[in-house]
Amino acid sequence: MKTIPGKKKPAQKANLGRILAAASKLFTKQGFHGTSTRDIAAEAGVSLGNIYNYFATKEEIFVSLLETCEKEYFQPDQPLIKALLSSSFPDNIEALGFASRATVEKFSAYILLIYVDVVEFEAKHVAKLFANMRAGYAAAMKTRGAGGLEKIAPDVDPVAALMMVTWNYYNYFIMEKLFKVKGHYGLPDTEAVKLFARIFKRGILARKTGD
Amino acid sequence: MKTIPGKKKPAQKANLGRILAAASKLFTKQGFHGTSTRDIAAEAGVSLGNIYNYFATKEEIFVSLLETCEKEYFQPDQPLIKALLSSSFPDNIEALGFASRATVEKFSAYILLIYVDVVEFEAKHVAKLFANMRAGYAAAMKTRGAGGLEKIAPDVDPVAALMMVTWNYYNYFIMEKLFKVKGHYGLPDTEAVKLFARIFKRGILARKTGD
DNA sequence: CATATATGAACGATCGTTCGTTCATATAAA
DNA sequence: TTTATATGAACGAACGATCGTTCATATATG
Repeated sequence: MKTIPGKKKPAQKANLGRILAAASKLFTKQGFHGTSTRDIAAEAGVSLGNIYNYFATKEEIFVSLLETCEKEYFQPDQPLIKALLSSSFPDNIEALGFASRATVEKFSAYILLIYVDVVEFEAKHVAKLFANMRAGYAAAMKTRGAGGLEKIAPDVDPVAALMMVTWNYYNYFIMEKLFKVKGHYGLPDTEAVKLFARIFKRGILARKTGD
Repeated sequence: MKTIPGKKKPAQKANLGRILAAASKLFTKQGFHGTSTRDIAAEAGVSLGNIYNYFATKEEIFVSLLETCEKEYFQPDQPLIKALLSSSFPDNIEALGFASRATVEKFSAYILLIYVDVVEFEAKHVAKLFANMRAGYAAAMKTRGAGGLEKIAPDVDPVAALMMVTWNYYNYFIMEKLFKVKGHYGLPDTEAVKLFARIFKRGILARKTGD
């Protein structure tokens, strides 16, 4: 049979999509080893054997999910990437907060799969993701629109500050949305974003006393 | 035969300790469903059947580990609790950083078990832990030595600020020690603690420009 | 026809748990 | 003390269920 390499058969990957969606739903709910191939087949509405027409092993399904998510996650039109690249730090601190919220909501499955990998595979599939984290933020800061650096206090490392802000928001919304600890600061999301931005910009201390 | 109910046979719980230690080591490495009771028995140097003289089910071992850790975690002599209760915010920001590091290192198994619960049990065993988080920090702030509140800017919620600082350090060291992303800010621990404290105290913005 | 795609029974391995048994020790009876 | 009885820790074979994976076969597509 001839298959033009770039061309895909149009209508015959419906089951592949169903299998991936089912695996994502189950892996993020009960983990990898807690999910059986029969669970996946039943959830996908597909026969058990048919899964192995698309994937050689159960782990291959998991890896495929991670790769698909990672690829989409770093697309320049995704909220956090867009916020990092389009606006300039530190003017965009609140924007980073809302972009973090949007990212955690949109990529909740991805983030949970990363946790699954950390817990059940000693992070072996995602280790490379974390390896050069600072370099990634530094690159984003180089690429961004100019005009923020002079607003940053001279004794503050701008890249580290950007990471601190981003991860603070990120972890807050992971706790809110993925660990389902709703309102754990006793504030609505919007107020929390504002509070964090307020503290990041001018600090916790009152102004009259030098620290 | 008569057995006095309150009386216990004296010294025979060495194997119980071995079983718990083995289960902790394996659960934190490969997750709950990825660890078999035979794995635990082998690691503990104990027979398979003997495990069931101490625990009715595998899940009961897991729950027992969580409960033991939780109890110890909240003892007033543990580093983070001690820092929260003995010194006053915001003077103790750096101390909170180092206490967070000590806590993550000392309770690494506990934290990993919490992640296991989130990933494999939908957080059903630890959900109550997170439920009243703000109330716990508010109580700690009430109990602490007095004398810090007037140093906090009037538009900053002190309890939320305390939570923000603590969780920032906490998540930093979880990434460092448990996810094994060493030096992900490109700084040694001590410098990272100082940098975060600097930003938390006086903010990212340079002083001359109002925000 | 030839070729993907789909099915579910079947395989061997491993799972959590149970079972019958052994054995060292503790107490009761002698 | 010696003997009898009771206890429960410890063992590992065994059980039924379920696991990931394979395979023979069927159907649909071209």
